[in-house]
Amino acid sequence: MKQHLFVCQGLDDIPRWKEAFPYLRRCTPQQARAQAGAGDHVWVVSQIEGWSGLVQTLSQRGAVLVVLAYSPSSVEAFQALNAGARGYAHAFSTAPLLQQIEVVTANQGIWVWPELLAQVVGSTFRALGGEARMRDDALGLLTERERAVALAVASGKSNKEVARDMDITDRTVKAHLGAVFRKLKVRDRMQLILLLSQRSETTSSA
Amino acid sequence: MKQHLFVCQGLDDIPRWKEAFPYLRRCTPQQARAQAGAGDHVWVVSQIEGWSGLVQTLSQRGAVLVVLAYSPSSVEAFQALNAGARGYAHAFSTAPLLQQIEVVTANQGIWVWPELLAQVVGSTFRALGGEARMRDDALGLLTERERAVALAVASGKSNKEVARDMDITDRTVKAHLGAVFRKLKVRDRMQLILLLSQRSETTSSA
DNA sequence: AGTAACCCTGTCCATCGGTACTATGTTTTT
DNA sequence: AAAAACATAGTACCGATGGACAGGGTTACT
Repeated sequence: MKQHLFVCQGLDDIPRWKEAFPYLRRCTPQQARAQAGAGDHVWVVSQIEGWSGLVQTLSQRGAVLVVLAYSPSSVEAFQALNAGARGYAHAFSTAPLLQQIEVVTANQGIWVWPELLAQVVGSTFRALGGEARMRDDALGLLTERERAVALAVASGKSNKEVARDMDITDRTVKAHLGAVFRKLKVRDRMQLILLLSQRSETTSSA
Repeated sequence: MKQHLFVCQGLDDIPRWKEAFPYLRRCTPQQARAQAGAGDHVWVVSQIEGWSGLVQTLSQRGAVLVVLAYSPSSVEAFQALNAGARGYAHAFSTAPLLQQIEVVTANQGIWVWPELLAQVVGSTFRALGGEARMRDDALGLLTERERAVALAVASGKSNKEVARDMDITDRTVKAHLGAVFRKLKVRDRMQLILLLSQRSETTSSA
C-alpha cells in the first residue's frame, strides 16, 4: 500500500500537514531511507541535513518526492528538481494546496511554488535549449550595467573590486546589485553565483 | 464556464481526444486567440504554425496550455514551457493519460512527457547533491564536520542556516568555516563555491 | 513638456562575515 | 601520560554587505 511519509528533523509538527493527510506518518531521514519505496509519497523539509541526497536516493527508488521549504528560493528549487523531486512548495502551504500538490505529483506532474515557477522552468530546462537563450531569461531581464555587475560579482569579486574595475563607486555597484537580486529573485551574491553558474555547468555537460 | 479548446490545423481528428474530453471543442488558432480566456484549457498541437506565439499569448491571458507533439523533442518541450505551457505530451497519448494531464495542469502542475522528464531530471548536476560521496583531494583534507559545513555553505546557505540545519551554533560554523578557508586556501565563501563548483565540473566529466 | 527608464551617487543602518584569541571536553596518536 | 587533533562555543573587532530612501543627470518615447 502506498504510504505517506513526512521527513522532518523533529521540531516541526504542523497541524496543517496532518489536516491535509490524516494518514501521514512522521519519520526521521534514516527511517525514510530505510522504509520508503516505489510509489510512496515522501515529503521532505529542506531544513534537514543532506535533504538533497535523501531526495536523490528515494526518487531513484521510485518514490514521489516533494520538498517543502520554509524560505523557498529559486536555487533550492532547482536543486530539488535536479535531485529528482517532483514538487517544491512552501512549508506553510495550506492543507488544500498540499492536497493539490499531492494530486499533481501522484499523476506524474511537477508542482513548483508559483512565484518561482518561471525561474525554475527557465533554469531547469535551459540545458536542453542551447546556450543562445539562456541569457534571455535570466540575464535578459537585466540592463547592461546590471548584467556586468552580476557577472563580475558571480566571478567572486567584491563590491569594491567591481567598482574599481567598472570605474564607478561601490555605492553604485550596490545599487545595481540590489536590482539584480530583485529581478533574479535571489537574496544574496551566493545565490546569484549559484544561479549563474548553473547555466555554464549544464551547458558544458550537454 | 471553463471551456476546453483543441487547436489544430484541420487534419487531425483523433477519437482519443474526444473520448478523453467529450465536451472538447475543436478550433483554429485564430478562433482560439479570439475566444480563449482565463481558466480555459487549451490543447495545442505543435504542428500548427506559430504555436509558441499562441501559447504565449493565451498563457499570459490566464489559460491553461498543453502542447501536444507528434514527434516530441526536448528542445520543443523547452520552447513550450518557456512560452508558458503547463504541459507537453505526445499527441497520441491515451485517453486516460490525457485526463491525467488535465488533472495535473488544472491543479497548477506541470506535466512533461515522461521520457523527456527523465532526461531532464537525470541530466547532470551532482555538484552539491553528493555529500555522501567521498571525493576530491580538496575535500579530502577536511574533517567530517568541516566538509559538511563547506558543502552547506557552497549550496548558498548562510552561516545561521547551516547552524540551524546542523544543530550547532553559528560560532561553531564560523570556526569550521575558518578551518575550511585555511585548508583550501580561499579567502571567503565566494571563492569556496567557485572552487567546489569547478571541481564538480571536472568530476562529472570524468 | 512630460513620463519613464536607466545610470550614477550619496546617507543611514542593521546584519552578516571573517579573523583573532580563548577555552573546555573528547578522541586519537605518540 | 603527554601531545595532537577535533568539535564545540564564547567574546570582540571591523570590514563587507544589502536594504531603505533620496537625489541628479541622461536618453528615449509620447
